[in-house]
Amino acid sequence: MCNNGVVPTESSRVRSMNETRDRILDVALDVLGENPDAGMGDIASAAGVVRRTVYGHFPSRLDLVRTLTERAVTEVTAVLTEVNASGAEADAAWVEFIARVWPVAHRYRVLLALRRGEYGEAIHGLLGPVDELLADLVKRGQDSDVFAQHLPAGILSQVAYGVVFAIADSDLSNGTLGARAATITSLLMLGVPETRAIALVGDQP
Amino acid sequence: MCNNGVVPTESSRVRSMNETRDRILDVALDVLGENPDAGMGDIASAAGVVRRTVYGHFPSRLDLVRTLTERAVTEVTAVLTEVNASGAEADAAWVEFIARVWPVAHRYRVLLALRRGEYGEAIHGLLGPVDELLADLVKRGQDSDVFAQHLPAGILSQVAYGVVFAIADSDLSNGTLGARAATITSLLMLGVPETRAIALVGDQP
DNA sequence: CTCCCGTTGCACACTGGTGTGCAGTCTACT
DNA sequence: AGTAGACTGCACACCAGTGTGCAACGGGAG
Repeated sequence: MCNNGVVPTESSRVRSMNETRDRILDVALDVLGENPDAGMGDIASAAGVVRRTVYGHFPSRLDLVRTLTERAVTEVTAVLTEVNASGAEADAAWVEFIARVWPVAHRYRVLLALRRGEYGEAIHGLLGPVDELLADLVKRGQDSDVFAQHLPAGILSQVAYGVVFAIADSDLSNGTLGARAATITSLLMLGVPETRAIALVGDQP
Repeated sequence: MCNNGVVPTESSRVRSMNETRDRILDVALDVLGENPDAGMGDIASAAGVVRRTVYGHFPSRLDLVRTLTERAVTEVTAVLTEVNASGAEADAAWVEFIARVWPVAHRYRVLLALRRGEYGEAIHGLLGPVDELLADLVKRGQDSDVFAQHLPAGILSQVAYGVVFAIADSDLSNGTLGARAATITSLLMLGVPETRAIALVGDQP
């Protein structure tokens, strides 16, 4: 055998299949991002494929959404653990986290809308680990007195990341303005003084 | 004639009709608040009435939502103009605004979810006046240097009131905790220092 | 060349919500 | 007593989306 662990056989076959599968997922993010109520037909058309084919890859609409959510969780978790382990001060870590998670949040902003109504429970369940890591970071900031303690870490982290998603979902999500706005705003609401907040984002524009 | 300007005739008739109409509207807020995708049937049942009757008062689902939105706009505008005219400092005015608008925001939180998808345009149109008044208040605060200027007033006001609605929509919307959280958080993100913010909400708990 | 298999295009049944029509009932006003 | 009108209960047509079945087609793998 000429392979080294991964399946090389059917190379072109399964590769083109995975291509369409990935294309469906990618385009589903765009389409659902514009209209969370878009149907499988809309997604299929946008992916240059027939509705029947989409059902070939994802037996039901829920499967598609679930896969999308799992993707998002994976990406966000990767960034979050890395930032959490960097040993930087909590506020600086937060700035880096937002900067790196911003494109991801923008791409997956649709999950915010999908979070209520029909798929809410499924998405909420998948998002558990992310919530924990987020709360850890905020807790660390509160313990070292760089974040305010007017709210418990669990809630404060939820509100803060809610704001980031809200801005990512709003009109100003394009360009760097959105990222700056989200970073400064979330820092302020975490209790970081304005001067310090602006200094921090100045470092990473 | 025995009336003084308003129609007294058909008193009991139209009154009981308005009662059911108002009851439908009230219960629609509750039902849609729990599930924005609830159908006319669900609303009708919850209102103790038949689906056909709802269509008697509101020819289409859009009419119902529009009426709900108009109600919300009226109530919020009333509070906002009153607070805006009180002549208080902008941050204090903001605190009073949130305190008084909180029950309203909580009741009408469903409009946040309904704002996208199908009715988004209609709702957005109705909300125009509110946005302006809100921006005025924030602008006043920025001009008198009690609010931060890291974002233009139009955007900052949108983000701030978005956060208030987000908290009103979240799990901690019940009790006074939600109101406190929303007030402090929005003050912080408006650039009010933490000590000042806590002092302000201490005045009006 | 032949087979496999992803894809296509069409078919269908099913669900759930919307909006309408109409005859009937009950009740407050005349 | 009679009537207007709000409400009911049932009917219907309509639409949009979901999920499935199946006979082709077409290109890469054996």
